[in-house]
Amino acid sequence: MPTISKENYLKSIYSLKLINSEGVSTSQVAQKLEITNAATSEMAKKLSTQGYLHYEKYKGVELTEKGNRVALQIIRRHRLWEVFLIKVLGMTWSEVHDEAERLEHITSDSLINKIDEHLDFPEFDPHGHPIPNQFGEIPDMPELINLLDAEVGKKYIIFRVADERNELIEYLTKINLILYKEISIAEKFSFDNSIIVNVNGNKHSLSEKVAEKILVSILK
Amino acid sequence: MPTISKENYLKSIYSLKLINSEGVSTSQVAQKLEITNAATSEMAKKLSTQGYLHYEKYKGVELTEKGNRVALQIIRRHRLWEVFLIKVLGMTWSEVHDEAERLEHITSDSLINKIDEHLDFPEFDPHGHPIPNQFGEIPDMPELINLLDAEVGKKYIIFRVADERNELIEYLTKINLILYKEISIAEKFSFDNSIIVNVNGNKHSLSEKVAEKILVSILK
DNA sequence: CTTTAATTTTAGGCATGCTTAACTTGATGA
DNA sequence: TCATCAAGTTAAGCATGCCTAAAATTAAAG
Repeated sequence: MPTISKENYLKSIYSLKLINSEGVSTSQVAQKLEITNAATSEMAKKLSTQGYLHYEKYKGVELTEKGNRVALQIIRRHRLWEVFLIKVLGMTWSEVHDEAERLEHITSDSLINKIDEHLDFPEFDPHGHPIPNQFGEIPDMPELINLLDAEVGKKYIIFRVADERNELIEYLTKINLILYKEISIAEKFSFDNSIIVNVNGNKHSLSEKVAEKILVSILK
Repeated sequence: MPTISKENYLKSIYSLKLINSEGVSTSQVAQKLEITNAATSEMAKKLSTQGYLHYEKYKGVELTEKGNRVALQIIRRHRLWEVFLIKVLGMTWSEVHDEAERLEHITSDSLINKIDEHLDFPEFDPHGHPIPNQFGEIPDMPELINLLDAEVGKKYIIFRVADERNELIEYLTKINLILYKEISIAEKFSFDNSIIVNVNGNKHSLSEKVAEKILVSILK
């Protein structure tokens, strides 16, 4: 079992890899974890010895199959806790991230599987990120389009709000623009690229800045 | 904020004090935490400096008001998590203790209060131990008697099973002898001190050994 | 009282995971 | 090609929290 610290390294490397697609440097990891490069180099050595990483001096790091498995497990726990805290305990968007960040490291398989079951095995977290199942398999993402590119009259499902700030998310929640919600486009205005959406029969205007953060899947 | 390790010291001292009623020695703490006396002496010094304990060399430790507050907070978190894991997530008696032991140290006030609310502010945990409220106030324990001393014909409520082993608790759960359950005594046999209890209209025989572990409050 | 036994504390070490400061490597452009 | 500079690594040090072994203190028994 890796320590909490090690789990955080593996998780960071995993998510940096997704963005970079090429290799991940030790300094990127350091920046993400807000620690020094020195600490990261040292840890890279240890994690490599323990079989979690491929690491060559000055060449960056890459997760091994074993490291990848651990990273996915942590991500699974994090995302399930987020869903749980929001849906079951009614916590707010602003509270859950930090809480999940701690819970993810001390949650047994048994507990996380109970939570998974209690939530009826959700495939995506409140941010729209996929939740690995207990075998580390990641569900397919549906094809997403930006709400700005949605067409008038068609129906969509809100899948992701690409914004970490809570103010926006909480506003959207208030007007019922929540995850998995079915919506349709009532009008689009070319003068400012704002749009009017139908939610539960109510109409809401969204500015270009807001609309571009909302990703939706097409409802077939 | 004390570290996890420090929280465990404070919690141990608190519970040892309840049993001992006199002072708590460093070696008792060491035994409880399964560490050496040396480590405990060292930590006693630190906790004393930080205002959590009164500590004089060779004279044992005692919680200050500040230390007491922290201990009660940890105990609150532990017990609420236990109730939650059992009632909401359907975990078994054997699983929850260790899980709660870890969760208690990383749970924010905000989260634990949500859990408290979700459970409708329970006063006692599944073992029948009182749960401090968010101000550290401990609910009054009802007057408890041993099931062996219960009288035929009267009604009682199961309040506590004074046994940490899970086998017994799980057996009792199976025959519906669970916490807060109303029961009555149908018969008592003097030849082996076994008793027959009524639970939901069903009768169950309990040996002396089992009955003496069950504490009940008198139903008025 | 005083010697012995048990308890408790101190001293010195070690692993983890971080820091700062100094050094090494490799990529860049003149 | 090579000087330069940023990126990355090593070295030394520190806090936490544990350990073992030795020393100090208290308690118990003769």
